[in-house]
Amino acid sequence: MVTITDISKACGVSRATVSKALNGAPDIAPKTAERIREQAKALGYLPNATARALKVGRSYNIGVLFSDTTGGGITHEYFSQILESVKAEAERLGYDITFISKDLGAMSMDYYEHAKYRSCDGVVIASADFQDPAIIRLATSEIPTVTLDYTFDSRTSILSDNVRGMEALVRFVYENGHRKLAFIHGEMTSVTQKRIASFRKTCATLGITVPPEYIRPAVYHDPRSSGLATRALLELPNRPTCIFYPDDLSFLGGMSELERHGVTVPKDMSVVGYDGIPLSQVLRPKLTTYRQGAAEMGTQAARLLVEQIEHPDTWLPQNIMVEGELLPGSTVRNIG
Amino acid sequence: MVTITDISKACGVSRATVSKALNGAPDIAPKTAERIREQAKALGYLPNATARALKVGRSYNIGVLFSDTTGGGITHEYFSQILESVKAEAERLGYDITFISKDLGAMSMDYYEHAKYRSCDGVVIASADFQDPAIIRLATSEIPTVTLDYTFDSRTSILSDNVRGMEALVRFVYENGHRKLAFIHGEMTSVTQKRIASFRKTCATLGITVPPEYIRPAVYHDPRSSGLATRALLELPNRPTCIFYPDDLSFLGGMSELERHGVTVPKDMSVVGYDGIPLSQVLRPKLTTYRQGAAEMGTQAARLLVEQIEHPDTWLPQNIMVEGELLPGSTVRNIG
DNA sequence: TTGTATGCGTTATCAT
DNA sequence: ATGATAACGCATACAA
Repeated sequence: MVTITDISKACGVSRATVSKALNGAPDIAPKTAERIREQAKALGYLPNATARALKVGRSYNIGVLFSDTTGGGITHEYFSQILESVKAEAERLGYDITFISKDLGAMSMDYYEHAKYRSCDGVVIASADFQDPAIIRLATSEIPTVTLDYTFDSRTSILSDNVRGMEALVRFVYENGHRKLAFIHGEMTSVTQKRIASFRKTCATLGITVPPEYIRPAVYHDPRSSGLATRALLELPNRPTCIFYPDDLSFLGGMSELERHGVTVPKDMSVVGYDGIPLSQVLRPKLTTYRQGAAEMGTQAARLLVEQIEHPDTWLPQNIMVEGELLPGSTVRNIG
Repeated sequence: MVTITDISKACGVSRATVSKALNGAPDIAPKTAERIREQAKALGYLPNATARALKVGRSYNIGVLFSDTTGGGITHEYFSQILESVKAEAERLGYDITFISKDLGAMSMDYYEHAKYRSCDGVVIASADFQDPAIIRLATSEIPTVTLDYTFDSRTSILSDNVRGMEALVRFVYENGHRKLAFIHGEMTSVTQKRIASFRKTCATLGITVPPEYIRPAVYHDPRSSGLATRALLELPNRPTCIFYPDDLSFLGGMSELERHGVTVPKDMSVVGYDGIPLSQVLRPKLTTYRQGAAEMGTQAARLLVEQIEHPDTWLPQNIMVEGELLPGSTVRNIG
């Protein structure tokens, strides 16, 4: 490994001079700086991020937290889109990304400890159980954080507009003549609560009554559980005309169940998903759904986190709402 | 931040003693060690991975490389499964994961330089263009690496069994009476070459003639291009009875095109995919495909990399083949 | 404009 | 069994 010491020897200057020259300090003679840079390149010098981090107290490394307890693992396309955009933006800004987890090898650490252990300058909490004390500890610590789809008090967050997303879907379905709307929802997270509330409120506004048996629990990203919920809905004496699924993938579970009962989409039953992942638009029939701006959420999360890291003194927590868009698809039949 | 110095003061011992006690050195009095550990916990001490790395020359950090040029990005479910299992196994073994990329912020680094810059103990090259000089530089450097689905000379690799996978699919289709098999393949990577060769060879073995126009190029993970290829096949005077798609997702593009032509799967046309991602099994009709052992591949990659890192002297490069399994699905009709 | 000295937190060597 | 000291590679305050 070639270090600044090697360069200093090769150039006949001190290590301090080399360090300054390489970092573009203003008090180095241009000729000297040039000579040093040339030597550095010639010798194949690479800065050592570890040593630098130890010295300056900044690692230029940000943690990303995906606890896959609630179907929020990396394999969920919504989250992998977020991960990809967080990564891209962080790298653009000169930061690397490290996963934060519990229990690294033999040591038992919680998330906060892991982030400290790796000297992360900040952490993006992308998917987590926000009731978990370990998450709360991290999110309320002195480490800069940005949470996605959840806001801790006086903390920065990036929020998908679940309320408007659900409202847009309900209105779209309503405009297509539907009055009997059923909603299969995921686990009871705050996101789920917002969606249910918005579903209920929009229905009420539009004068639609939602019988309790039209609201059914399932599990995000789990086609099987949505299939079961679908079956329950089909067995109702008074069937809905449209089913809302927790997410795009779960819709596939419902689809199978509908087929099994001889129910065709959208002829006999209309359906909508949620997320608007690319998959939803290559399915046939093309799914009616609401696209969450996953890529933009990731980009913003990285951007705001870095801003917070680099300007901690003037930082004001922000809660940014990222809008999505309705993807009309063709799984909602006009029964007006 | 509480350091070993703080502990040493609190305990009235030297920093060296604290370090030894915390690392379970044998030459510390049990009572002293106990006292030190208690103080460490009481003070909320956390080891500093950065300082440790600088001192011992090991970062306990491994790089993961996904260059998404060939549709191998993280959002591809096959790769996200690999990423997830690499991550899980690495963490189990006490290693963190950092993404390796080109061009971090203002600095322009290639992959090798990035890995050195972060002092990665090793790198898993999960998805890349293996002709890229930057990839070759990394993979042939002194840094321990494990590549997936490609073998560099005298290097460790984890390989999905593309030859047998393709053979299994062809035989399955053959046994269902098909003799006119078309193959839409992805970009010309070494994986693709293996699949094409195996497709051709198995067909030859079975006495099937494959006209040149039955082999069509497309792009991995891109339903649109597979749709176009499908259309070309449908316009042939002598249509195939079964179409092989580059991957499971691409099949969806073909499906749309088939529908548009009034061709029903599997009644009028049989199809098979490749990958066997979870999605393929929740689609209706359930896709006939070959499941690559993505999770096992990731686990093995992490395991072998760590072994190589920790026992560099006794290390022998290995090329491990991970078997998959045929998922029969229901998109191949028996026309025997 | 350049160099000297110091320390970031840790571990390893060698005394004691 | 414990401690003093040096070193990992780098950046910075301050001296020259």
